[in-house]
Amino acid sequence: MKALTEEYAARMREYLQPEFTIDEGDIRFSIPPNRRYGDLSTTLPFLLAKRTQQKPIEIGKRLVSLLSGKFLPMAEVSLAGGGFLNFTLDRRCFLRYLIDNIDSRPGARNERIVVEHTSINPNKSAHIGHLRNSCLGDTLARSLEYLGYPVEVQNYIDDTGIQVADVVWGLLYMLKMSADEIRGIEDPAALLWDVYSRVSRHLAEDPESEKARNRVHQAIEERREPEYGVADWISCRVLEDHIRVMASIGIRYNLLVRERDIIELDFFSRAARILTEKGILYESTDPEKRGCRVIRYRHEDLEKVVIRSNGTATYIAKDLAYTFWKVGRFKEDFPFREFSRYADGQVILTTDFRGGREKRDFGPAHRVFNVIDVRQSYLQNIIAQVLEDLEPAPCGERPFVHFSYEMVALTPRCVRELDLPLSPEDEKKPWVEVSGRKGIAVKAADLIQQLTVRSRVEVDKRNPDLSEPARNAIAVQIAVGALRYFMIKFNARAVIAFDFKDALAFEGDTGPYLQYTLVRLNSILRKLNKADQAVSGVDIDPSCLDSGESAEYFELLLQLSDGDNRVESALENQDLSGIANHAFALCQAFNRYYHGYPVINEPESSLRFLRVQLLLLVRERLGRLLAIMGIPVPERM
RNA sequence: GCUCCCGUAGCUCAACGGACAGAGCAACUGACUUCUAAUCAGUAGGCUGGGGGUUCGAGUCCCUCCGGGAGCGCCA
Repeated sequence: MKALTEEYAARMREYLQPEFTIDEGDIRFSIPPNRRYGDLSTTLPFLLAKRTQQKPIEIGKRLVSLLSGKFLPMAEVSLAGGGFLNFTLDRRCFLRYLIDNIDSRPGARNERIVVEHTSINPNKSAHIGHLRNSCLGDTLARSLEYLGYPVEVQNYIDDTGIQVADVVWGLLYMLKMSADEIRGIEDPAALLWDVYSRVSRHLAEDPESEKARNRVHQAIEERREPEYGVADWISCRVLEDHIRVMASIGIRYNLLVRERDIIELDFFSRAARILTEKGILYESTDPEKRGCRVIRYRHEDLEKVVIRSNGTATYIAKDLAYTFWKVGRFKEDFPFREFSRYADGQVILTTDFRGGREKRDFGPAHRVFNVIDVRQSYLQNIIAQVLEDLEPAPCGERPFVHFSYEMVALTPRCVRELDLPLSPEDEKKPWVEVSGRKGIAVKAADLIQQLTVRSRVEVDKRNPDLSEPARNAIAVQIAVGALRYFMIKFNARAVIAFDFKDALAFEGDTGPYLQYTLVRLNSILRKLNKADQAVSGVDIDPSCLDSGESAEYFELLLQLSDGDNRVESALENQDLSGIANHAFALCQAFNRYYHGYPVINEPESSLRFLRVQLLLLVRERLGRLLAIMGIPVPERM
């Protein structure tokens, strides 16, 4: 459909150009709310009316007379609603067009894209807040891949930060464990979940232990034992846990970038040199920032300290260095090595300063997407500004995108259900922010487990004949579908106030609803004769449909043909919920149709044939949407 | 104080500045001897937080007020 509307826009410009000035982006098509207005609509008459100071209806009439008959036999133009220019598609031509192009996908592009997501501090288990990040990031990466871009997914590992130091201090000095004992811990991520919140409370109350923690932090940075070895062991084990949990819901990484390596290779000094040369990084004249090197953030007219008066770098420094490396501003590259492999053999690379021979098979990025929650906007905006200053982008195309989303919070009821402490001031709030530090969160693995158990109950009810492993496999797929759909169905700018009631639902606007739709559809196609599916050489004539069915049939065709547009605009708007909403609407329309019109049991072969064509089209387009969202499709459910 | 985001049905959310504001949940009424009822059909539910403006057209843009959230450190 996108190819079709682009062609129509180009031809309209050609036909109208002698009389009107029309720019490239002026003609945009949408599907009108009601079929009596036509099938594709543009508001061009309104636009031209504004420019020429004429009445929309008059301009519209002129356009119709210029375009009338020019798009036959596929479409005819008309005017409605005071100035909408509408195209009515010929049912037969449109169906043929869709069937002939059923396999066509967006073409390959050259622009390399790096998507950074997940980036969890490797000092405790992942929680629901992290799941939102990873589900959005993974769906973003899949969308970009679908649209033809080469994509590399990076996961940033802050293995030398204060958060890792917190738990290292906790294990070595609060719990007084030896390095060997620590290496014997069976499930470090889960154990550290509690250790981390205990340490946080302890440090808040006792300034002396905070100093001790700072000494641990320094020891890690200077690679002294036992702190460094313990920190390294912990961050690797916890990272492995995160990777395992994410893999269980279909989320993968190509490259792990470790902060340790950025520090070891001194990438920040290189970045600082470039920034100083360009005058972006400079010494502040503000008496309060005497001796500090700063970057001016113009939007709020602030100076952000990047290098402290004592010469050390602040938090934003490593982000700048990392970003510079992503877009290829350094001659030097990281050494890489294999970190691990997924079950099917796909390699996860990691940076490693100690050297390694691996060369990574991906060049510097043309565009960078950082999937980071909205609370980091301030720093991310500064980085975006710096990159723009270094290399002004051609209009509109930003090389650096902060793919921002709101946090996940818990409803007070949910906090009580989890038996977590709730302070009096939190009690009054509409929601409570999740916090690994405070231990107020739902662990990702626990949520996945709960979803699996619940879906298993439903699977068992419906499929008593299947083996236990088969039922379990289906339950897992449904749990993944429910979770991933839940995480992207909301507008990225909205806070998700998490509640088990909504998250554990399998009916209505949920992932399992989409899965169920496709499962049933596949089941029909499996049971059909091969002859019913053949297309080539057969005349397709939808005129045998009665008017009620015809209306629903073409409603579905229009809807399913709009998928690629929806994926593209989801990226433009930086809001992936549009993909979920579109898939849901398509399923609703299909289920309604399915209920009213039999396929296998339809005795009239021409009718049966047309309905099968619709199933094939829906399967193809809906299948793509589910793949983009990472929602698996079970054989049965 | 400054910057950004949000306010739509009882609840959770949709609606590139476009045609009559739509779904899901909850409630109520129906449809399984049927291609899978994790489904479908129907009923009920709205001054899109208030007030101004811009426009052929505003839930959407601008101003203002009210209510909620986040960010603004020589922390990370």
